[in-house]
Amino acid sequence: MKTRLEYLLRSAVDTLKAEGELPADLEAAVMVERARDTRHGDFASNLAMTLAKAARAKPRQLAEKIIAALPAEPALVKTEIAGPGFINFFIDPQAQFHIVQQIIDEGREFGLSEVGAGQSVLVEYVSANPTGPLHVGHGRGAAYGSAVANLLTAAGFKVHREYYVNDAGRQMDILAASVWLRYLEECGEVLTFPSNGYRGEYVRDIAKDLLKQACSDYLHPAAAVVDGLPQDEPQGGDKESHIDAVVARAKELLGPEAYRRVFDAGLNSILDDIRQDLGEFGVEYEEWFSERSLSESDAVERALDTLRASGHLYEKDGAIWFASSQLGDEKDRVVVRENGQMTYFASDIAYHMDKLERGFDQLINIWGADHHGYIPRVKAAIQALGGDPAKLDVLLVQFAVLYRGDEKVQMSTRSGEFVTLRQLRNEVGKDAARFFYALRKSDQHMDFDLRLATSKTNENPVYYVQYAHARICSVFRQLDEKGLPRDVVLGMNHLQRLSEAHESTLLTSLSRYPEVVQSSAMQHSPHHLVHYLRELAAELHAYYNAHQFLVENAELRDARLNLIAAVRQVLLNGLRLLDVSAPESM
RNA sequence: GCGCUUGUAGCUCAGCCGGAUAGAGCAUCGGCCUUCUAAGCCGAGGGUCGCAGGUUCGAGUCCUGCCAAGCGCGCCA
Repeated sequence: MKTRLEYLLRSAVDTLKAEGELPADLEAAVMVERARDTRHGDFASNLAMTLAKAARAKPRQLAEKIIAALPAEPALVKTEIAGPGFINFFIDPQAQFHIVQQIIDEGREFGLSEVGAGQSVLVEYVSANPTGPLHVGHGRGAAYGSAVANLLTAAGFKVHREYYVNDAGRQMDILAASVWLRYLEECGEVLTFPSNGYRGEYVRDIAKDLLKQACSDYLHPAAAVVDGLPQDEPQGGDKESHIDAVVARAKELLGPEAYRRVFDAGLNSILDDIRQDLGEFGVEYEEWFSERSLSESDAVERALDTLRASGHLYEKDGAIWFASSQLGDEKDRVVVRENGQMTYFASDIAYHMDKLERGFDQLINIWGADHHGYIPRVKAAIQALGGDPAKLDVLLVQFAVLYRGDEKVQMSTRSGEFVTLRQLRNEVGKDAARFFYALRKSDQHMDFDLRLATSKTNENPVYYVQYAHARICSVFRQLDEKGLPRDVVLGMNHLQRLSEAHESTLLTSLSRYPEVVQSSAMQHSPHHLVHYLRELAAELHAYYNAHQFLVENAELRDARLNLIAAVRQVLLNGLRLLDVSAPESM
């Protein structure tokens, strides 16, 4: 109906242009929105006000002309000019009953649309370093990215979900060294664990597995390991140079092949864990893209060659720089260090070149908000590679600040003391966790009170929506238990009996659902869908309390059952987009 | 210091491309179970939309300045 009205208004504008009432070159942005107040009808447009200046007419007079020029539309029973020049539209109540039949007919398809027009979108999300289990911060990115991908799919985009695996680089070397040191400890060697190493218990578990597989292949005496290393921080040294020296020593003593096996043992174990964790959270990917595959192929060199060829690279102080400041970045960035090593950014340039080469219409990266300073240099890289930086949309996710009651919970991957996504799922369940994450706008700070989220009571908003679904299911069970018949067609033929205020409110909300899915998708805002579902659930609960569904009169009963069946369908469809279950009983 | 983001009810947060009387949940107070699940409903109180200007028919929304908070400013990833 909304798009129908927009069409009618555009026709009216065209007619007025043809009649010379409006300048022919006028560009009219036609906007129709839902009226907030029922006294303002069902829909409203501010068209007359926005055109008033260009048309050199008073808004209210222009509104009259627009209305006069509107094509005939049977469902439109009344138009009104209100306030400074709003055009209010009143829709025939009979027209809104149609939505019930449509929802029942379309079932799980209801709400899908083609606004994406088959455009291909790459959604890259989570992409946490495989140096430890996912924590609750990653959980938010996972829930958000997954919901955005689902919404885009529902809106007719072709979505490719991808996880960029940072399986190369210094942090992974530190993990490998950490695993090796724990392995040595398991073999009885006594050494001081580096303060900057990965101290989590999972590192010890990986070491134990390694021990089981290949007894003492990697054993070296502790004295040889620590001999001549620079002091660690607690001993008055620098923790960074200490850990780098430990890594170098590991590579030296183990040799490339054994080192690679230790490295891969850590990588694979953690990656498997992440895969399983995300899978249980309802998060799937089409592709796990390996950073190492970029550096092991010639992709990074190729990317740098491309930049060099277009004159975006230069040498200074022994390093190679990307002149990103010419393309909107604050300063130039190093891509090859003085010591000859590629920076992480060099890999990222190659990664984005790869994305561009794969031909996506749109690239979406979901990042932690602490990486926002990184956006200009990546956009600069895309531009320098000959791509269109506007194709890249970086969506930021603020880390949730964890509380346990009043106490702030500190998080650090290194310390080993943090709340993992798995712990959260075990405590609150997948549904509550996903719903809770989706509840808030993603780029906003979020206080995540574990005590609140772990409560199994009505404090969890997810139960409210799920309960509405379960309640409807329960009504149908009662129908069977009471031995009452149900005639869907009879109900459809008497939908006009749904004349209660609660019923027309529900009908309006049901008809809004496709708009909500579309705008949530286009704005990458799952929280709009969440708020809609809470509203719909609230209206259902109010209806439930105000009216009996299983009434004597079969026409009214079947009409009401059709209505709540439609509500149930929309709740189910909406929850599915969030990957939250819709239980039949609670 | 510079850049990005944020500031809305006691708390946590919505507020779509600038629209009509700024909303929800929690908390507080008062009601509703003999009837389809009370994980629910009905009602009440609660606001200088950080502050000050500006843009215009109209500003919580856009612009400028100030105040406050978070994050970012590596040849780390």
